[in-house]
Amino acid sequence: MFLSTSHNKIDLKCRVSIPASFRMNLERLKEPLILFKSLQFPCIEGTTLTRMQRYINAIDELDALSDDAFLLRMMMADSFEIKFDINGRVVIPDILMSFASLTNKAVFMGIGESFYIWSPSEYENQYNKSQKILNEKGPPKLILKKNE
Amino acid sequence: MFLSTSHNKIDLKCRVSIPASFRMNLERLKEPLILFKSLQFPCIEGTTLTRMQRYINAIDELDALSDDAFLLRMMMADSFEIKFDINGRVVIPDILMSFASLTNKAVFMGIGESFYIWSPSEYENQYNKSQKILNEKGPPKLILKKNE
DNA sequence: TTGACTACCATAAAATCCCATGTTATCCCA
DNA sequence: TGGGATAACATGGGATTTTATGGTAGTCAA
Repeated sequence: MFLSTSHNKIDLKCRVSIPASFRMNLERLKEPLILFKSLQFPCIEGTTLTRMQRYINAIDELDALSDDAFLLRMMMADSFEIKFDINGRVVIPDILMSFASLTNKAVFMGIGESFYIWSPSEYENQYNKSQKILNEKGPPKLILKKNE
Repeated sequence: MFLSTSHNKIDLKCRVSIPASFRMNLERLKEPLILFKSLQFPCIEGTTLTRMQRYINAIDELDALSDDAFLLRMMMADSFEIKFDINGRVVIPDILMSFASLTNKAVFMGIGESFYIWSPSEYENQYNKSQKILNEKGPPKLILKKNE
């Protein structure tokens, strides 16, 4: 599971350390890391290859001419399998750097099955937005299921 | 798995480098590369021989005398098994060059089981189209599903 | 013999690997 | 519980390898 938030530096080669806990999660699962453009936010989403594989398999199940299939294909095109260097760093592809408006700092935000990489300013925007919703509408109703 | 997008140059001999990650995918699978006319778009589709076989089998499922079967056979007739040179380049057949309106640049777009080769301007069209659909209709429903 | 195709060589640019270092977190014992 | 020792982590920089791409020589067929 990807949990917690941390701020890391992006160097001139677009390298950034993935938080150790995220790396350990991937190692434990023996999963390669995939980075891709979030479909909902101006940020990068990180997840496992297996999870990405499920999207790919789903394409064949859909009507090949449908909008959904089209969007999923475009999503694959903006996905990258990422390798770690010996110190646990990755290089963020240019396409993703500019999509998420990243320059020299990245905010890593674990959200369970995957994680987001935000630019600090966008992260702040989203954070403020969430606080505002919380103040106006109160906490969301949650129904917790037991683990099977 | 074919993922990510990259822009490569096509030289005067119609040679072009296949992105290294795509080549490695083919090598890992020990699969030859097949290039053919996309059935949906004005672009070239690249895939493995095994997957091409599945397309062909699908044609056999259709009414052999139908217009659909006829069209599919005509498209499949312009399929080529492609060899790499020592540097990972291929020669794009003339028929495919003109079908996809390729001149001196190619955009390689990985979509999981296969990949597309676009002319830069057509690629841009498709990308813009996808952004428009995304804005109007939101992300594909599938994305919102939880892993089991 | 010419033209097209193929195989191979050369090179610049880019990506990757790995060592070094300061900083933070963790451990362990007094 | 405090504080020093130790390990883990984040980050900088340089060496090395890979990649993309231009070019040339050899081969085969018309």
